[in-house]
Amino acid sequence: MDNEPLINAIKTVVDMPDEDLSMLLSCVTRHELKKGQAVLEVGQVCRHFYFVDEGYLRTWYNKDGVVINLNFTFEKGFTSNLRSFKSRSPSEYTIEAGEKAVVYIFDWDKIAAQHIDLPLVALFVRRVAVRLLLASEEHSELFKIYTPAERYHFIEKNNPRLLQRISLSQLASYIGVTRETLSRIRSKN
Amino acid sequence: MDNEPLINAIKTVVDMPDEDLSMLLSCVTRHELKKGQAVLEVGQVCRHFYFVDEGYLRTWYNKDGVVINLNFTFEKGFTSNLRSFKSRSPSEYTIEAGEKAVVYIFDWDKIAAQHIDLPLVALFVRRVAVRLLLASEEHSELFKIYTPAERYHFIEKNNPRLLQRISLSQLASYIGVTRETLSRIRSKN
DNA sequence: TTACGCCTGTGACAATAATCACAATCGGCA
DNA sequence: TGCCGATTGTGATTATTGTCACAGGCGTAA
Repeated sequence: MDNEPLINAIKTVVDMPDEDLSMLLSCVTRHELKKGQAVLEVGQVCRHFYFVDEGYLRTWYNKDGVVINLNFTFEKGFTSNLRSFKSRSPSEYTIEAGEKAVVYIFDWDKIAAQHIDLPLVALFVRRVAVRLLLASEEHSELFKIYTPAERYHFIEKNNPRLLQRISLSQLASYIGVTRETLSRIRSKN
Repeated sequence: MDNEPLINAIKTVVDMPDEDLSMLLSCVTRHELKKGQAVLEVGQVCRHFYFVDEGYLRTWYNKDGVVINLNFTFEKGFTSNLRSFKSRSPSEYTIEAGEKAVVYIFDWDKIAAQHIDLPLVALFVRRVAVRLLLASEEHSELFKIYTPAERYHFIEKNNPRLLQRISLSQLASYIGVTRETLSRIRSKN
């Protein structure tokens, strides 16, 4: 496997020597996804985590027939469903490509079975997990602390990529409002 | 130190032999708290995690003069501010006794310095951290997915202890509504 | 017992967001 | 170029929640 972005991202989390790196990479596979193609479906137990090389992954939830977006992961980002993985319970979320995408899939069980004795690999996996949880917590504090308009402006300021890449309709449920309300928030500068 | 609930709680997380346990317990201190007494103040960097033996701990922050409750931790529960700890940044939250309480305080840095070579102690600490993050994520998803009334009924079903121990006024901000709205939700069965 | 503080319930009204309906715009693609 | 479907903007109306005000209940302490 020869992928600079992936290797750079791993080394940013834990700067490991090539021997450890190649062991880790033996548990990773590359996948090209079409828009809408899922890496994790509702009802499956999550056994992987995902690195986005191109495109983006969208985590969403179906509430009474209405799609609610919980997360968007862009290039150089990791994502997963940690709760499903940790508790070995069926995922309530789907994780799928929001557009044509290239992702690397890390096999968590395979890493645990084969390389958990490698301290740097184990550290890498733990750090990714903690980062995912802290990121999820951060997004949720938007909801606890801010009003819908404040949430939009927070994202405008702190995560403008979202506004450039995600359609208003998709963004609305991520912010926790209807698309009409988001349109009106936006029209008021 | 002789405290059954604490030892049982530790062993429920990781069933370790007495040697490891006593090393871990050397980094724990017992504290009796009055109602309102804090274990972590806004602006401090969090260096501990907390086990509740009696009473409960309340995590809250001040938004424009209004108190917003983020968490209640009852007997046999652990809590902390992981973000502050992980990033060594000042806590935005206060963690204090919601009523007269007895808590055990784990010194995270001391454990890391003295006992991180003990695999079971290290495992214990990591598991507690992951559990705290998963619990926090779970509460967050209440906000992302449910309406205020649905949140109340979710708690009614999944965490009725909260309704028994926490006053309506305190619970309201935890659910993300005013106390008047919560009172009306409750009056509609 | 009474007085006081704290908590809860509720009415009236204002503010905010959802819902429904439809028009306008945009971007592929024949 | 012009069509078509998807997306966005916007008005009218309804539903929900917040804000303000005040009454009543409950426990504690003088």
